Amino acid sequence: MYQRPRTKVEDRTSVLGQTPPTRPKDTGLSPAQPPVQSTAGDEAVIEVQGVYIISVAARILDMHPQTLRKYERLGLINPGRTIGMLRLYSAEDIKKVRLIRYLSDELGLNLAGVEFALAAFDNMSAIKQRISGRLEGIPAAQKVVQEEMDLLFESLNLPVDR
Amino acid sequence: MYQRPRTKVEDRTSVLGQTPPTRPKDTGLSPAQPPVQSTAGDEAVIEVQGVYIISVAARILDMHPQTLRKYERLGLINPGRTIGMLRLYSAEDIKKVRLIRYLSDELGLNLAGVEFALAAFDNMSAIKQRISGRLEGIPAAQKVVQEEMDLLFESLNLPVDR
DNA sequence: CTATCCTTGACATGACCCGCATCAGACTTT
DNA sequence: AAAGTCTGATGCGGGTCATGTCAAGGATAG
Repeated sequence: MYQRPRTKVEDRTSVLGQTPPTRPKDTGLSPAQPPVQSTAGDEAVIEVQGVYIISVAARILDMHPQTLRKYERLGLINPGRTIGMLRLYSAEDIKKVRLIRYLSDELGLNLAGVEFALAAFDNMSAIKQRISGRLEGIPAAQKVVQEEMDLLFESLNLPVDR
Repeated sequence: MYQRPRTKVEDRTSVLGQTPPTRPKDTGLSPAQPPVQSTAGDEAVIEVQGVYIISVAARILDMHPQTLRKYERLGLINPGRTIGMLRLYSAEDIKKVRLIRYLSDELGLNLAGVEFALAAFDNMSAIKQRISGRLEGIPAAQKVVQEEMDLLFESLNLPVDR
């Protein structure tokens, strides 16, 4: 419905897209386990297992490092740090960024909207947990809530996971 | 956090703000019951009871008619119509516009975000109802869900109602 | 040690978003 | 008939966002 800028699409897709198999100098701080490319594609969904420094995370996500830093500044993500304050992106972090990008690019939300949506998801997850806990003794009711809440999450048009 | 334009604040507040008690020619299609001004203030929260044509609704809300039409075009609101296709805004519609304005102005969401949030509210309300229905025979569980869902709505920082 | 990459903070740019405004011609309401 | 609304289009000002750049300093790899 709403489509955002995506300035210089050429650049963005070329960063990780067309370049030949020989990964362009992957110098910086090699991750514990290297990423494993799965199915081919534009940004080629990459199975992330390790922990990555910002430049590597940016390449995996095909996004600009500045963008990741901005997301962090706004409190949207919270990557870990080395002793030297270098950002370390886990698989969870990468997934969350993909969610953010989905909300932003596909649904057209601005970052305030993303913040709101993320908070809503968290609250919904938390409430689901709380209800489940309080319904400990009533498995039938627990099941109902489980089913309906899952339905609710689905209704929000979320991609794969969280 | 995020603050939006608010261009020409002068104009906006003056439309309904400072003008003396003598309402400036309220010509158009007087509502069944005239609105009742309650507490004074910038846009003076008005108790809306009738059904209003767009110019009156816009004055009540202190917003431009074009803005209301745009909201409708985007599917955010759905005012009724006269036989002659004139828009008719009910109290519900007015309330919904206030919600939209809150999400937009106070929380900084763009219209795509507002659309998402509104859909989320609807889905949450629906799921709450569905759960309640399926838990008909288990009042204890019903109570738990009721409480927690209400908590969820509160956690979204919504203003008064809906 | 040195080259390379990272850190923070600031500022600029291009494209888009959004509320508001305006114009036109046709229709509705009073 | 006058005033107001309808639809659709177009334009403006100021905000948003991803990106890019600069600076000075620290961390890291080889």
